[in-house]
Amino acid sequence: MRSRRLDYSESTRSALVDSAVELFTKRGYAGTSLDEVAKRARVTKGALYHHFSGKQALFEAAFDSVESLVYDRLEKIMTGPGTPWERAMGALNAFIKSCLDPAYQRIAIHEAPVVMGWERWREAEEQCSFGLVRAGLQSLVDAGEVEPVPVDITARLLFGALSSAATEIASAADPKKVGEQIEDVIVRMLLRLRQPGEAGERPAAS
Amino acid sequence: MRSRRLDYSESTRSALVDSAVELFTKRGYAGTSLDEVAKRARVTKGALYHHFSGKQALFEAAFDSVESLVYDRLEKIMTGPGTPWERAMGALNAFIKSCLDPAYQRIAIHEAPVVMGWERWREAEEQCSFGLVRAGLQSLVDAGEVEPVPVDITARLLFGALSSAATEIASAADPKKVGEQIEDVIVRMLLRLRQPGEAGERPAAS
DNA sequence: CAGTGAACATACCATGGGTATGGAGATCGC
DNA sequence: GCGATCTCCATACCCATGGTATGTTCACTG
Repeated sequence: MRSRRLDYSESTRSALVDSAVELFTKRGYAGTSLDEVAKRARVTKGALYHHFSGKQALFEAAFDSVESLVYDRLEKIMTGPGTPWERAMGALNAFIKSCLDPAYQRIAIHEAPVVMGWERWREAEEQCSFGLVRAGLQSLVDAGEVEPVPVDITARLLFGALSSAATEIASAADPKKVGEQIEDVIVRMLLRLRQPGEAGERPAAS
Repeated sequence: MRSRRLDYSESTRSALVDSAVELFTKRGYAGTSLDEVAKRARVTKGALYHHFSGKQALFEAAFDSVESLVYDRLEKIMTGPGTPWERAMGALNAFIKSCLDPAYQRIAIHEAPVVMGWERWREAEEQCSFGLVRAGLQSLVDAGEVEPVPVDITARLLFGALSSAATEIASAADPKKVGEQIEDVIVRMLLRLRQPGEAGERPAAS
């Protein structure tokens, strides 16, 4: 029998996380005070420090919260029906859509590397959305859908491009349209990789 | 006749900026105290607040400082000799090398969007390194070197990819090698754009 | 039903960004 | 050349905020 007290505790914690997500999204990490987070969750700082070791830990909880939403969505598509190519395109589309969420954008993409430190952010991302981008690309290579590019590097470039594009989309006058344009450019890039066409020897570049 | 006093003032200011660049690079924006910046420049906070309106303004000065270094380097290459393609490749190479500078990376790429706000950062970048990336791509399109891609979008994606790659490079065990790999992938991407090959109709992607 | 510990609240401290004021010395008008 | 003025900077202080230390309530246990 689950204790009633535990329910309350859990509820308080999630209220704090929700409050944190909201405020971090609106005012950023530095611009958000813990008193404010607690107040919005209708508790005091004491409760906050009971559940989290500090502001950083609270931020990481908020990070996990928004990241898991995106992850679940992408993971469902990536393990769903269809060819690797279809799944990859579906996931790409879903990811771009996810980037329209201000919370994901500000917390997971922009502030997380600064607040959590790049090293830690990278670790976390490795098992989240970046991990899926990487896995998707890998599966395309494995299936022979695209050229055998160096997956690690290309995935990093792709993720960086998408992350950057995310903000572009969200701050555009017509997010939907820009989102489609970006998706289009990415797809065309991938399509080129898909059709080798024997590009020949590349000249020395440096 | 330039006043001696002005010389001193200018010197103090640049000492503060240098100190700020150093500390922001090492400990980040939030982890750097103004007293420390002032101390390292052998003045007090009073001097700092005389030259800058606040911590943000100091950061922007530091941003300008590191950004202008990269800009000058790239600008020289972009307006130098060679074909558009050669210039673009040279600039690409130089940009990746610039990204190895920890100061440029942490201040201009990572923290600036958070500290200055994305909107302002974008504005500043428009006239700095991003502007050059964009111009370079534009010139390639104009010269018919690459396919007529939507320059705005593609430049944004490219810049995002490069920025992201920057950190990857700098934190790699062998930065030089990873840098070359990244450059290679990018060049191959561009080369594909260079050789149209009539990719045919793309299937519906969404 | 006393005792224990989780789940908070309250009061307090310390750091650091920002401000108000003061002063020294260069520069300018006369 | 001399007081007035202004730039340039130092000192002292304010206060918001992250963090801590302690108190208090209350559900659960033996």
